[in-house]
Amino acid sequence: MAPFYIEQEKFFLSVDCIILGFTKGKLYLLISKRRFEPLKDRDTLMGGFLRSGENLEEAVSRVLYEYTGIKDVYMEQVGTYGKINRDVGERVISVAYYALIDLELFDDELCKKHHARWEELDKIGELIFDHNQMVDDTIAILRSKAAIQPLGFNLLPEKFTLPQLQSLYEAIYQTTLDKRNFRKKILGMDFLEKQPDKDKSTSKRGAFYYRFNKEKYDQLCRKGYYFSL
Amino acid sequence: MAPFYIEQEKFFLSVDCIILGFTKGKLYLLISKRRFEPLKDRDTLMGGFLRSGENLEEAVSRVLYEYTGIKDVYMEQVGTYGKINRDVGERVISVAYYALIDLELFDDELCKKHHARWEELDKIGELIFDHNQMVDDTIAILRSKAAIQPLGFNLLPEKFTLPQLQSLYEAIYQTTLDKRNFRKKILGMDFLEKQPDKDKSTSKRGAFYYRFNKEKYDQLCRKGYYFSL
DNA sequence: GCAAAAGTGTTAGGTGTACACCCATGA
DNA sequence: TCATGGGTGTACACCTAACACTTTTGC
Repeated sequence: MAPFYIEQEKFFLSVDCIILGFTKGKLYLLISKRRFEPLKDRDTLMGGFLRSGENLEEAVSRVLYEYTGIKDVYMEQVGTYGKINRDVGERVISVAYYALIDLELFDDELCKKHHARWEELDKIGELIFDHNQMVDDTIAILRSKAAIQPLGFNLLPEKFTLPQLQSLYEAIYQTTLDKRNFRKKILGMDFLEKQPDKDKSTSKRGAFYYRFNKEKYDQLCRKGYYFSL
Repeated sequence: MAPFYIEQEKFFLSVDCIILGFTKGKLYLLISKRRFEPLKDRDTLMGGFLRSGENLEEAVSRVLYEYTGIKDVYMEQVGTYGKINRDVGERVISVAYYALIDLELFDDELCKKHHARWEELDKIGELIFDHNQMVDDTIAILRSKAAIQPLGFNLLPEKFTLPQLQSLYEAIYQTTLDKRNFRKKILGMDFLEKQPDKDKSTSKRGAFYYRFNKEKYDQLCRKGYYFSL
C-alpha cells in the first residue's frame, strides 16, 4: 500500500466489552480492575487497544478470550465513543461491543486471575470514563433487539427450561410476565424443541428442558415470519 | 496529559455520512465523487478524516456543512467499520453517521461545486469500499427506528401535509398504507398540529399543512406514551 | 400431607386491517 | 363538468391481557 494519507492524524483505538451473563433470574455484568495508569485499580469494562493486524471483532474476541476463556461468543457492536476527553490519559476512541455468554461455560479461575467479578446489572457502581454510558446504551439495544430477535438464547445453556427463559425476559425488561401467556406465545413460535428430560434443580416436580432450534427459526424467517417478544 | 499509551499503535480515523433527503415520494442519497487517490473520481459517500481537536459529531457536522451548507442536522451513528483492508489506500477505521435533512433547505450550488448529486435510494450503484454496506445498515436502522420514534419529520419541511407524511413512510418501508388507517393512527397521537393553510401544489383542493409539535411529543413520552408506526 | 414450583384454557376488550364513497377545486 | 387528489367511518378478525386451579414430587 502506498502512503496515501500521510498528512492526516492518527489516533489510539480501543475496544471495550460489555459482557453480560444470566443466572438465577438476574443479569450480571463482568467488571474488572484496571491494570495500568491512569486510573489504575478502578472498576472498568474489559478492554484493550486495537492492533494493526486485527479487525475490530478480532480485537474483541482476543479481549474476551483473555478475560473469560470463552471463544465463539455472540457479540454486537454498541457504538463508538470518541469525545475528546473521554479518556483521562490521552485521546482514545473506543468501539464498544456487547457479548452475551452462557455462564455455565465461564471459567471462574480466569475471573480471579484478572481481578474480575460478576456484578448484578442494576447494582453497578461508577466505572471509569464513559463506561457506564456504554452499559446503558447496551441495555437499551438489548431491550429493543430482544423483542424482535431471539437473542436471549445466547445467555442460556443449550438446554433450558421455560421458567428460566421467562425469568430472563423479565430481567431484561424489568417486568413480570404472565406464565400462561408467555408459554403460549413462545411455544406458538415453533422453534423450541421439548426435550424428554427435566431440570429438577429448582423444584421437586421438575421443568422440562427445551432447546432452541436455529434451523427452524431461520426457516421461519425466510418465510417472512417475525419473532416478537 | 502524560503520554500513557506510547507503546500502542495509532490509526487513521474517518467519518462517513449517509445523507438522506426526501421529496416527491422518494428517498434520495447524496453521493459525491472522490477527490483524491486512491479511487479518485469514483462514487463515494461524503466523508473526511477526524482531526485531533474535534469530537466525532463535530467532524460529521464539518463534513456535512462543507457538502450541504446545512447546520444543525439530525444525525445518528450507524456504526464503525474497521476491516483491515476496507480502504484500498491504507488502513482507515471509519465511523458512519446518517443524517436526515429537509431538501427544501438544501443548497444546490454547493452540490454542483462538490460534484455531488442526489441519487434515488433504490437506484444506487456501486460505491467505494464498504459504503454500500453502510447505506444498507442505515436503511435497516431507519426502518426499525422510524417505527418507534418520530424520525421522519426531520426529512420534511416544518410544515407538511398528511399525504406527504404518508408517502414518506411508504418510501421508508417500501410498502403502501391505507390512507384512513394511517390518518387515524397518526392523528390519534396528538402531537401533530393542524395549520389553517393548505398546500395547493399537488392538488386543486389542497391539503392542510400540519406541524410536528416536539414539546407535546416529549410530554407524552414522559407520561410513558409510545409512538409506534 | 404439605410446601413449592410446573403446567394448563377461557374470555373480554382493544387494536389492526380491509374497504368505498363524497368533497373541493382548477382547468 | 370533469378529472384529480383530499378527506372521512364502520365492521370484522385477530391478538393481548387478565385471571385460578390442578399436578407432581421431595421432604
